[in-house]
Amino acid sequence: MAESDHDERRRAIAQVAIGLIAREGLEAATVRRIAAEVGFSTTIVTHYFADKQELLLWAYRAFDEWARERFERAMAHQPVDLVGYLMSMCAVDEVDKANWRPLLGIWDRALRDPAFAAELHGWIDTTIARIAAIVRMRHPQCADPITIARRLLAMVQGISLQLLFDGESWTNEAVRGAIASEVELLVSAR
Amino acid sequence: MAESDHDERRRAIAQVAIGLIAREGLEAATVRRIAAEVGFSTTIVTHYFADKQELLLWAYRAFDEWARERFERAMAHQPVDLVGYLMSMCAVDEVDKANWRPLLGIWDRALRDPAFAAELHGWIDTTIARIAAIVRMRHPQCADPITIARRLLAMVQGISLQLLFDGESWTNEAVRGAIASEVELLVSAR
Amino acid sequence: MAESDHDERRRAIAQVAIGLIAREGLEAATVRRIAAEVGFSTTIVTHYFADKQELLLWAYRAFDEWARERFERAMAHQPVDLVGYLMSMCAVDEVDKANWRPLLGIWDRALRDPAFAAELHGWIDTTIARIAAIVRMRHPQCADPITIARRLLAMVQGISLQLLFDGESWTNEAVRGAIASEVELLVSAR
Amino acid sequence: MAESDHDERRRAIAQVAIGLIAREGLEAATVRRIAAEVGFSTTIVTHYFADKQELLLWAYRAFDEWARERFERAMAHQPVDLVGYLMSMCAVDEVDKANWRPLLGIWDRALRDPAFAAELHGWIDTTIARIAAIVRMRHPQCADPITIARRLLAMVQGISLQLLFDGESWTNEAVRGAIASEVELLVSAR
DNA sequence: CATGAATGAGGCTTCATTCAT
DNA sequence: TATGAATGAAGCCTCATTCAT
Repeated sequence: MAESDHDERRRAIAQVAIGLIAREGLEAATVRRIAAEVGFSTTIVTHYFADKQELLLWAYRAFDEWARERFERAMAHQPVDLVGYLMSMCAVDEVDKANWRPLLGIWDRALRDPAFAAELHGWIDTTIARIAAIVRMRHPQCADPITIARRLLAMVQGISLQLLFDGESWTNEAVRGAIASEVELLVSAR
Repeated sequence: MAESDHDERRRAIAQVAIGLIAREGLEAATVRRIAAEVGFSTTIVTHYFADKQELLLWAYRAFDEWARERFERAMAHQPVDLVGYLMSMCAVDEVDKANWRPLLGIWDRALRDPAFAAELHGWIDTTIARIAAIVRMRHPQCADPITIARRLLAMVQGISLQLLFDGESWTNEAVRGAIASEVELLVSAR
Repeated sequence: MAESDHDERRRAIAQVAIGLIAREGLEAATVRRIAAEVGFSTTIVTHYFADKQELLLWAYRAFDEWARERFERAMAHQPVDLVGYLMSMCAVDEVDKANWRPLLGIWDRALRDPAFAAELHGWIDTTIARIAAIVRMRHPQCADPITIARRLLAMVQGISLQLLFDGESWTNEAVRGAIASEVELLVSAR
Repeated sequence: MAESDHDERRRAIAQVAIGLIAREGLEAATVRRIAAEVGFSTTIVTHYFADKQELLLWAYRAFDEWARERFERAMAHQPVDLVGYLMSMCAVDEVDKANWRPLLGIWDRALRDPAFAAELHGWIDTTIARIAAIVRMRHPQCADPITIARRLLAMVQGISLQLLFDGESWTNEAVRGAIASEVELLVSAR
């Protein structure tokens, strides 16, 4: 399909963009740099994307994709492991950090750009729903899995933020311990 | 003193910058815009700051200042209220949000700019030390106040991040409840 | 060829630059002025040259080109006329002056800028080699044509310098007489 | 005298300027840099000089001063040594080079700036008169000492130019030999 | 599908100068 | 005599984008 070729290309370009953002920040991700890394002319961007904004949205969606894969992998694991899933979301190793790093700039943009805000809200809702689904599955007695999930996500975000700035601030064991105790606290008697 | 006039002016300009960043983002905080808001010519910025970077560092330090004042206010309160202090750090109301909002862009920059990274590390260390000081004061039995403080800060950051994106995601009561239970969990038997 | 169009354009812009330098000096040759004289937007310069430095190097090379043509013309003349060639290098008429005039600023720059220094060294070496070639051809008995050539070039430069500052300081006959006697002195018994 | 203090100060500032020009070129000699090296505020320049132009003229006159001293030293030498004097004018050692180096930029400026052109013409006339005076003294039989002096000056300038660009291009002996043979040629039978 | 040419706006910084003190 | 504050103009460069090919 021509259609899918088009999308394929878009995804490839977006992937280059996200890598660039991760390495050098949102402001380094100029049309020129992206085009240069893809190996094409700058006009390629205008050709495949209406806008730089659209390109960045595609780039951002790569993060969603990564999150989705991670969730599916967690669900495939038997028995489903809530703590393990939450840990896999944190910026514990270099690969994870590379996925978190571009987010700060995009989140900052989302504070003012409605299109990015919508995208971000979607991601938050989906992520919470995923965590809640696992909570419901493993701890059916829980009264309010959504609220629990929101709090667990906050913890994941808070820890990841610190890990981004200082990779030594949390050991893997510390992260796991914190998440485990948090899960226990939340799913137990309320 | 000429000296303090100089610094006074610098602070004023930095304040304008931080407001601009909060409202329109780091990339909107151009020298031109800042100068325009201050009501002077562009060159005024070069007059008072060696660099745009220096200006932004001054702007960032305004956040430190705000944090310091908040801490002192908390310490003045008797008895010192750990949960209250942590809550006061969250982006719960509009004023707090205005203080958090410029941070995302600056944090993003800190991921690549050593000067900002240093500033950020300093802030994190100081903040953790402050929280730990209160923990030590109120719960002398705690084995490792620093680790506890780090985890509490992660929670504050995680919650604030969500509040920035969606002010409705956490009610004040939800924030207070979460923090209170977290504190209780951490300071109790370990 | 797209390639040659590119170079063609570069040469055209460089030519405009060299004219501007000749008329108003190196410091008047700003990107803005050059672009204005070319009749295009400022960005055209960045489009065709990586740098202003690169543009100036192209401009300087126009002088090389002019020197080369002059040499070839001299060699085409039969019998090859050393004194005539040296005279053609001097800033005797308005056209020659226009070619010498931009050089002072560029030479000054060459005192500190390695790229220009390299260019200048190349020009000196080539010019000396050319003069030496004629010396060798016309006066095979000469022991050290290179040294002779270097001294003849010094004379050409010294005279041209004075002519630039005061067009009346040397009549054409005076220049010719000086060069002729110098040549005779140098090629005769040693 | 207040007057002479004023002039003293002017000379001091001009000296700093000339040093800066020698080291980093005419365009580096900004009011700011000069003031910084003098150790005063920038407004000092406006205070002691009507203009930056006036400052540069004072700076240029330092070269005249150097030339005058050199000439007087030569005249004090007995018997007066024409070849020695001409050699002392060339950029043979580092000190001499430091005196020649700022000239290129100023000469370039003289091509377009009448005030500098006048200054330069004055210097050329004076220099030629000085050389001619020695020629007349040592070789009274010479028909046209002025023309001879002009040609000798051209040689000095040409050689110095080459020495500025490439300190290895002429050994001291080569310079002396060239000047000596030139003098002999010019003062002998005509 | 892909390009190079060209643009207008704007980025930060530096300049020489003036003014009030 | 000397200063710091402030300016307007201009410096080079980079941006995202459009257009004709």
